[in-house]
Amino acid sequence: MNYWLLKSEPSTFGIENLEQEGQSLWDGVRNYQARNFLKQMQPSDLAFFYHSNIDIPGIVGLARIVQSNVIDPTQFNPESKYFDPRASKEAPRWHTVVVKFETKFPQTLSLERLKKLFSPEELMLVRKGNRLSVLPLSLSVAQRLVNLCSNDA
DNA sequence: GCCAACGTTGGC
DNA sequence: GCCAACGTTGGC
Repeated sequence: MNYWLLKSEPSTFGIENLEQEGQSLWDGVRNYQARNFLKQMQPSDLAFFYHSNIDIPGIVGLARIVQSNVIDPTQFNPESKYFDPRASKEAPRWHTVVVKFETKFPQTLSLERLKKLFSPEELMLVRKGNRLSVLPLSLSVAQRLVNLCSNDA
């Protein structure tokens, strides 16, 4: 099993949305590095859900990958803001995953704390200038995160 | 709202 | 293949 971190702006799609919907297609990723990580995901992988562009950015919950290598349909939809005119059904450019709600933590594990607890080497998220919305976590980092989040309860 | 950091585009 | 211009991300 592998561990990941998925960023989302709660004004667009937050952990509450995932909780309500139960599961969701993780659509709209339009960055090749992020897409390549999405492609590596396997069902049963665990993803930490991160809220960005909010008062207190940080990890707010957990999601489970339930389906991987799913073609992102928004690339074909001219009405979508994720429309990609260079994509075709024969040659799709964007693949993603379906995730299901797992847990919402009682409080946010803030970016501020994450910066104190993890080095930039072990956690890409706290690297300066990091903008990647999908990133891998090592087993040891994932375990420490799980402990931190449950101790916070 | 600002702006640093980064990614993408496209002319050459 | 280079790189300037532009667009986007996301913390602050």
